[in-house]
Amino acid sequence: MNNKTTRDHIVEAADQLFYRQGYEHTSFSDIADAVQISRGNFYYHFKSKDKLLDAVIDARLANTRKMLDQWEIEGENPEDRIRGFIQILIANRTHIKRYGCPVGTLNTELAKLNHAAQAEATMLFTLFRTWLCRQFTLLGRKADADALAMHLLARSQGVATLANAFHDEKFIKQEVKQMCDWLESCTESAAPKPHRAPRPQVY
Amino acid sequence: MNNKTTRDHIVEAADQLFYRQGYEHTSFSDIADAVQISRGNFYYHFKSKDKLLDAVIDARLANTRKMLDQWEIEGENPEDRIRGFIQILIANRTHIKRYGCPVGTLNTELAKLNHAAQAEATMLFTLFRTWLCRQFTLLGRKADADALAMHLLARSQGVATLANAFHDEKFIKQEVKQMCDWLESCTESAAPKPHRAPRPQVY
DNA sequence: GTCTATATTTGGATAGAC
DNA sequence: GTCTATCCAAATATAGAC
Repeated sequence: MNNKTTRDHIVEAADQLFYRQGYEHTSFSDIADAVQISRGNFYYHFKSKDKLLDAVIDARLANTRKMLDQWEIEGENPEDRIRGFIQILIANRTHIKRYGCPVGTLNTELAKLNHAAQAEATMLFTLFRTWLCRQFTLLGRKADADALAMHLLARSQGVATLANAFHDEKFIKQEVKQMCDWLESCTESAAPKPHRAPRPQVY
Repeated sequence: MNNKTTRDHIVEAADQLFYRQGYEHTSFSDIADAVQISRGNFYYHFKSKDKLLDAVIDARLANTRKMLDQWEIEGENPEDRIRGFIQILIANRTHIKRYGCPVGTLNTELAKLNHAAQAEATMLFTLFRTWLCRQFTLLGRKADADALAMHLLARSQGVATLANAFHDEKFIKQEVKQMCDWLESCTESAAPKPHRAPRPQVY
């Protein structure tokens, strides 16, 4: 089960490097060094750098789907699940501070390159969008579920961008707190939860 | 007054191209073509591509300072001024949809490149941050003015990133509306304005 | 499947004529 | 100040041996 092929290793290394250095800034040499293979061997597995990018995005899509499915199982209720989504900003704060959000930064870069894989990369966002949309629907916000999903996605992206620019982890925690408060207010307006003491709103 | 030097033209063209294509993806040939000069001439004005980037960032800083100073004069009160800031998302929506936010995307790219000009680029954010901070202070939110400024910056960045990824202008308008509502709620908690009818909160 | 060349292109940068 | 010509390094990609 753990016998990864060379191809898998290449995709894994490329995934990491594309995240940390950006797609264009990462050369085959960089990847070859990381995987400990020769540059030449490379082309046996991938016809071009573009094809490698496709493979990396496909891998990310698969991993994301798996993760969201898992969250669906683990989360007690939609509110907990959405809170789990918000919390990844905390869990990944060190990486986010240094490299930003892997989804957002890839999309941003591919947009500038006007790259053919743009649509595929946007699918990464779409996975989160539809997943969040479903959670908000379950929360009783069927009418504006997609708008709420996009709103939350945008907040997360903004936090990642600024945390990265200012190299500020504390800002992440600050905003995550507010996003959780916001989430509660979403729930309350749809279905009041008298058992939970109301928190003071900062804003 | 309108006799721009070749150097000015280079900086201007580079500014545009760096925004639309990204810094690394823009070659001297691209810029030379845009300005209609030879690649060789280039080096009379700038020793290296890095120096050119410095010049572009300096120009952006100067333009931003000028713009913020102007907003300070034109805006009737701090709330109007902040609203003006929010509205640039609308005014620039077409460009944002296609290329994202010029400040955010530059910072994101330079972080990946681990480029020496990172700090300079972050200053672009800092200009907005301190300006917004001052406005919120004037609004009577001295204690959390900086947090409010960062919050608003983050929201703007998130909107730009998603509008770019999904090529969606409508989302910008949607979120701008909410940010304006949020701004009102900031004001009201500090100094109630009975003359303004309270709007229904979407969330 | 993996390696060692090597071809080809591009892009940043320099030299020197005008 | 601007040009042409050229150098050099890096990066994608190929060919062919093992």
